[in-house]
Amino acid sequence: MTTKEKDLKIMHYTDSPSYELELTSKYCKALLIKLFNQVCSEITPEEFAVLDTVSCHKGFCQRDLAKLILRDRANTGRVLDSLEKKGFIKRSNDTKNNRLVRIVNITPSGEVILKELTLRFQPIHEKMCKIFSEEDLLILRASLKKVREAISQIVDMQI
Amino acid sequence: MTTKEKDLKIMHYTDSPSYELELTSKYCKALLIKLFNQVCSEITPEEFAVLDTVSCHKGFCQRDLAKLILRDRANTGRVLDSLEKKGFIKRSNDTKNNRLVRIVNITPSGEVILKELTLRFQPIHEKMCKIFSEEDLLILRASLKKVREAISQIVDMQI
DNA sequence: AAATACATGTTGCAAATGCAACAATCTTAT
DNA sequence: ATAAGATTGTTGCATTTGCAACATGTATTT
Repeated sequence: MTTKEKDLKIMHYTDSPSYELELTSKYCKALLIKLFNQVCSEITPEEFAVLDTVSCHKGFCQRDLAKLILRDRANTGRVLDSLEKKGFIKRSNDTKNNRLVRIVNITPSGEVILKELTLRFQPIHEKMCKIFSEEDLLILRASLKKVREAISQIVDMQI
Repeated sequence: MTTKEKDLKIMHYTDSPSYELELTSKYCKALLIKLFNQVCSEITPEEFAVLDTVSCHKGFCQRDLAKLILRDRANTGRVLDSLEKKGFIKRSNDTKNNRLVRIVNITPSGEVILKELTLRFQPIHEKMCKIFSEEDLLILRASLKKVREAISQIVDMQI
């Protein structure tokens, strides 16, 4: 009975969890951009996310970083170019599996700006988590992870 | 004790729910694009989402649609240009609050392609929902809505 | 009534992003 | 051993997107 009702229901894409996710993500991005504009920082929000990723994954090559941030190699390289030019990361040639790679590491001045920005955003960040109960937050994160894993099995992110 | 530990924890942006949301949204987008490539459709994924929005909100003007899809007026107008050129929507001049506006409606051929694509995506869509328990799905949607509402109070989406 | 402010939509320009093609290097196959 | 294929990174080009400026028409203020 209930299943029949569910099957009969015409499903609009814009009512789907996927699309809700996309909309919600846009809100998050808008918030991040606003925060950055207020702080008037030396790096863009995208560079900030990449810098944070680099600091969490020392010694990764560009392609592995690209997989983490879900951008293609070209784009990843360009963001790293900018970060290197600003002195927040350094790249060095190395070999991985007998392949030439450029490994990326954060510099001291990169650590400084990352920590400064992270501390600035900490309050909003905590505020954001506090709108959920501890339990709901766990469920939210687990659900997002489930979505990513489910999609991974359908489409392989060609990076 | 536990609260102290939480407060002391350095919070990486890339560990935040916001960033997880962004990543997950990218997966969803990749899936949508893959589905569209397989079907080799006449419209793009973005146009599909806009067409669905138009079909759910009859007689809206462009700016109100822009608010729904979270794009600026310029971009919204361009997507509608394309959809109109393809015959899937029609625009007509009208007045709202004594203001000249262009109201947008879906055409019969727009209904046809929307229904066809929706039916094609129905299976994946259901599969997607089935990875959650009914309860977790409700919590997920409620949480996403909470995020949007919380951000709305901090940053006003200038559209 | 004239001027200022506001709302809606369009155009131009710049930045971001992805895709395809390429270079260089290594591995595998015939 | 030579050819084909795979991996990593870069460059060029096209598309998408947003922001600022503009055009048009309305509301408000002085």
